[in-house]
Amino acid sequence: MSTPYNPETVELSAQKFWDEAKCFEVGEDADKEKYYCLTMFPYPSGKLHMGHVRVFTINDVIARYQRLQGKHVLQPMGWDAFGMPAENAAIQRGIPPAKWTYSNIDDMRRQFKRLGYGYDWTRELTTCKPEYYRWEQWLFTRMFKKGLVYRKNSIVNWDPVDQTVLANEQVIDGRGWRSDALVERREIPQWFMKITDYADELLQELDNLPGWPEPVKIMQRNWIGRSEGVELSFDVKGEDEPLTVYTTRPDTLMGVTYMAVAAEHPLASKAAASNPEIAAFVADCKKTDAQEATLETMEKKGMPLGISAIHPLSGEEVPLWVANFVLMSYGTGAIMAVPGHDARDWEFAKKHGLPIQQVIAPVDGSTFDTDEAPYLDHGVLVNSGQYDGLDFESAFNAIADFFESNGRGRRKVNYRLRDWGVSRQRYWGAPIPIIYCDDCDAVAVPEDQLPVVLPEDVEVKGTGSPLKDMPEFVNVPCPECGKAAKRETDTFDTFVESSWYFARYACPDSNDAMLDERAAYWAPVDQYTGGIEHAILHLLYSRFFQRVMRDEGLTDVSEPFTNLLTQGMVLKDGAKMSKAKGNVVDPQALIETYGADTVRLFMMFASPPEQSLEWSDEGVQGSYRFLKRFWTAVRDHAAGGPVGTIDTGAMTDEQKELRRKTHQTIAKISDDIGRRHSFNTAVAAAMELLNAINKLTDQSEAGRAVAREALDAVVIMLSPMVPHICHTLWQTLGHETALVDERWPEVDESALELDQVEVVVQVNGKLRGRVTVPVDVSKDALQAQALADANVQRFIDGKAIRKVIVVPGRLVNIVV
RNA sequence: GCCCGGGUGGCGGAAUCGGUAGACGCAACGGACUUAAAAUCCGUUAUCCGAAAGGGUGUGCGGGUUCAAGUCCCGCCCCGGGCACCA
Repeated sequence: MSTPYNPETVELSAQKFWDEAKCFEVGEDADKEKYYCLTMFPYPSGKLHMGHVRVFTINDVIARYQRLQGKHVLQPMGWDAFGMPAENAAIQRGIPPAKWTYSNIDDMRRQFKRLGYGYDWTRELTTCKPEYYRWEQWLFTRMFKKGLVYRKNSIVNWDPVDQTVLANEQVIDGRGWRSDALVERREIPQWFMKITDYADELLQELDNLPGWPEPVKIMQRNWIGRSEGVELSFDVKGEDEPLTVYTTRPDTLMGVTYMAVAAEHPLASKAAASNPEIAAFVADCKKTDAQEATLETMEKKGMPLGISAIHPLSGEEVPLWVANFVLMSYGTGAIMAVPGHDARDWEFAKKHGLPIQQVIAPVDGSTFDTDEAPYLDHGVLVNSGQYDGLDFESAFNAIADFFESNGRGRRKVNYRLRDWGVSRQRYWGAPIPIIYCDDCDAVAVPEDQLPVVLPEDVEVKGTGSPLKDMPEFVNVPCPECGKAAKRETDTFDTFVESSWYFARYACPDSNDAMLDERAAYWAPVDQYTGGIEHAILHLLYSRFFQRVMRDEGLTDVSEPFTNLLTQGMVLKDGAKMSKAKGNVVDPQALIETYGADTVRLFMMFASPPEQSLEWSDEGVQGSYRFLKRFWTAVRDHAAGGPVGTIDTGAMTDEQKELRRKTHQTIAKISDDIGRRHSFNTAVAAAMELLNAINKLTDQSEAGRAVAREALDAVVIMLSPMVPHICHTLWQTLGHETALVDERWPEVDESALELDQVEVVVQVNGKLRGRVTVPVDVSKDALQAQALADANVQRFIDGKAIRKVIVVPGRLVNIVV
């Protein structure tokens, strides 16, 4: 009678063993090949949800697999602890954000430990602690001195009722989430980091990241959005300053029939000052939130400003409009409109009765009516005077040369990427280390006065930062002149903390420097795992910060993450699980019922890691049932006593077959985990092998030896997914060593050899028969045997054979 | 609106380089064991025709390339993610 599988006992005892043996605490050992395996750290929102379990399990599987390959593996964990939810909780429950956050961290850490992840907890870091954020404050002051940060006005969502800045997430259908008031755009001064200084390098180096998924690289390329165009000036009647626009299509210049500026553009403001209708329109344009999706989908509205620009080639007047779809944050905040060859300009021209002028014709000489639709492709210039007949490239160069020679324009590389606004008008974040002095302007807090510590004992009301009401925080002497000055009360975007934490895990206790020599050992991260929703912002900011740290002399490494795995979302009812949507599934109950191994196994088995996973409670049972069968199979086998040795020269067909299956499975799972990250098929292959072991009837010593080899392999290969049960079963199989210190099994190529192979026979591509032939059969013999098949004969009978395709070892296709 | 994914049985998914569509599991159904239930074990299960052998259809929709298409190309539809202040 076998001991039944009790997950809780098994799991707690394995965890105790790992803890006491300090299995996952790693130092810097120069003799060993390091492998830094990292997960995007969690925001401590309260409890673990299924998305967490998925991503952390994926990474733990890779970490444990690499350790079994003999690598020196670091897998750390920490907390992305600043953020809005803590302020919301504080408003709702009256608990200070810090207290709420630390309590969540304690709960989540307990859950992590219960799931058996192989973390080095001695390196745990928490971003809301001054010993962490002091170093990003320090780096900011270094960037300030280098001119890599600057202050400028930029647009935020303004809630006119609560008198506060709203995050995009707090804007629901254009209204403030608490006040329900219509949100407005407002300009306030904010700090920016010059990520655009690195735009070219960030773009170029994507080509040297073979370990990144192609879609992520494409998204980053598009986000950076490098374009080659021309910046050119149009004189404006009655204005001293010309109006500058940027275009990637100078070849369409003669098709300009109007121009448009953003509502925030100085020319619009000037016109509004003397015309109440324009003033009303401009004010109306600002009555919308600042999200790009809103601006791009809203109805395109505009109004003539009553002034004209002078076309720089024709000298004709073109009307100047203000339009809501022109964005102040892109380019110069003004556009030249070519409705004949631009979709948006065309739509706007149709709506407002503006002329459409065709200046590009298809290369093949066909006609195209730009009155029916805009012609967007490159082509040949028409109606463009001296430029007629030129193709895109010659026209581009001719026009660019013309503008450069008369000093009215220049070739320019433009980026869609904008500088990173890091100011947040919120309390629960790292204070921006700046002091404003009437005489000295903005002054960086000197190094010896860092960190600027965020007071933790506060009351959050939801209308502006409580820091503003704390004179002891705000009122400080100017570090330069000593006069009374005021501290910045804005805090950093929380993306600042997550842009360098991966480097800090190497030396979380370093009090003398942001990074020390230990970082040189561990950097870069070998494997980074996290949600696809971070494909652009977090990953791009981290690549930027890594370079800023490099240029500050802190590291030699330019790219922070060598290999990237972007895991799909865990969806519930078709949408991302989030607190805001209230569709979060709590894994705790499942862990209590079935144990951590079952939950881990199900997560890995349910779908491939890169795809989204629609959560369903069913199916977990199946994983549990499998672990029970696994447990019983190993214990029953072990109860049979000692096994013989494998004599490859004297095996029965049944033994050979199981042994072949064992080594095929080792090859498959190694590839599935190591190269493909296809954990679901790895689990399926292990299940198949266990089914084959259970079917083995041969109870002889030789037969049991083959079964033992198979079971040893299954136990090791499943251990990355279900480490607890495997830890115990490894002992059950009589091994004295700890499974975590074992090595991955090797494929015995000779076990894979086959005598016969089944080949499919098709007639006109349809399956009509199968023939079994020796593996080394000649093409001719294979073809002859395929043609002889009775069912195949029925389909080719009386017809002329036109062609026969023979794919050795796979199929024969007879075309009649 | 723009950028990136995805769509295969009742369900999750497999098919890795253009070569047997549906591995593995869930659910369901039938059977064994049991006084009974649970658990466990054995079997069936894309769909239609057929007693069977076998055949027709079938990977979101419409076209195309190919001896051969879930896989490649063109045009759509639907779902998910991102769009710079959610993290």
